[in-house]
Amino acid sequence: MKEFIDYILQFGTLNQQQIDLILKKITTLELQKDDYFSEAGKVSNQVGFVLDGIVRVCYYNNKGEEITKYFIDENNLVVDLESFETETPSSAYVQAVNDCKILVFSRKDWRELSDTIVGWDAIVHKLISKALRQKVERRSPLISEDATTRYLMFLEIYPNIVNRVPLSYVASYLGITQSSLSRIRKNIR
Amino acid sequence: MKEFIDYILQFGTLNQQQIDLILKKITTLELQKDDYFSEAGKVSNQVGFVLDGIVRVCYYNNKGEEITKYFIDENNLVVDLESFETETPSSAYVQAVNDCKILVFSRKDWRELSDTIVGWDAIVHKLISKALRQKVERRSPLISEDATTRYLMFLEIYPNIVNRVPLSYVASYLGITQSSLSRIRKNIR
DNA sequence: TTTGCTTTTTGCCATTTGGCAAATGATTCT
DNA sequence: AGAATCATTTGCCAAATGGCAAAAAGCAAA
Repeated sequence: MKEFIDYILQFGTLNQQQIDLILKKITTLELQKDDYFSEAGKVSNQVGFVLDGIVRVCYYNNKGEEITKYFIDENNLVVDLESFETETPSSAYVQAVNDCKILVFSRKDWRELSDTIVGWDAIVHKLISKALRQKVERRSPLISEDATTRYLMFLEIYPNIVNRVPLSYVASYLGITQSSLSRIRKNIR
Repeated sequence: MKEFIDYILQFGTLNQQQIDLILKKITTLELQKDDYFSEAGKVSNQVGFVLDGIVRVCYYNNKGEEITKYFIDENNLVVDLESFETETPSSAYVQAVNDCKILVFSRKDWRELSDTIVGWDAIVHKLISKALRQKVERRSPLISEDATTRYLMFLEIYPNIVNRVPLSYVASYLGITQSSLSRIRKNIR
């Protein structure tokens, strides 16, 4: 649990009593490879924090192709924000890429923290804002580059992921075919 | 100014006294075509709201190509969020695409609203969170599509923009060359 | 080790997109 | 109107990427 507290404390200060309040709310969730953390069509009712493993967010486009929107690895928040905040059904799947251990807060507990910890909302705002900005910053630059550059950028952005996820997921993240990615990797060495 | 108040009220409730407090802080900024609202290398100290005109956020990649990250048209917030929140120099230019009229809050005034209006922070959180999610949702799907589809998606996302901005800006937004975009447009009709 | 299953690589060719330069069109200024 | 400037379109060819299917490699269970 320490990882999560360290993570939170990056964004603000909490005393021990407040930390204990948070720890009391935490439950642990173990997902097997390919299990879903949340699913398209369902309202996402949890905020998670990846302790171990890699999760991806993906969806299907109108040609039925599966697209990976992004990856989330250890010590990062996993939450389908729009669905969680607006309590509307999501359009994406959040899926364990390998076996995962995830800390979880229910919506009820998350709200109670907001009501009981002064400054919690401010921390959450910073944390959410940063996470969302990061998504934009990671995704946007890809579009103006060719496939090889995109792959190299991916390696920089997610240095610990490439060897732990199937090639096809990376390809769909980069918007290229699996075959093209395979050829690109051959040419890089 | 009504536009801005309406915009804010989508995200929470305010009484007349609070609204007056906000209105008192507003100043108006007129930008000529091509003027910058904020610049790379400088700390962004303003939150804006576009009353009239179109603004774009752009940057230069390592090949010196100018890339349009996104467009902002009427009745939307314009803020270089990371720079504004963390008071660090920005890496992007925010530029008027045509003559613009923009409502502006200084950082100081923005903070004072946070200190004086109960619930202001909650409203701002919702508003920022939605704006950021929108950026992700608009950008991400483009990457897995071919250029023609990207252009069609652009038309849906920004229906009021295509005829008001140079072709080259749209092309750089879509990650294709101006010539390709020109050919694509020819083929669509 | 063998078998079966999944993932990755490769070959072949079609399609898409880029690069460059010239032509055309539009706009502004004089 | 004419000139200058800027934006857009087009032609030509090269390079990048996709589609499809088969081969190869990796992996796990028997």
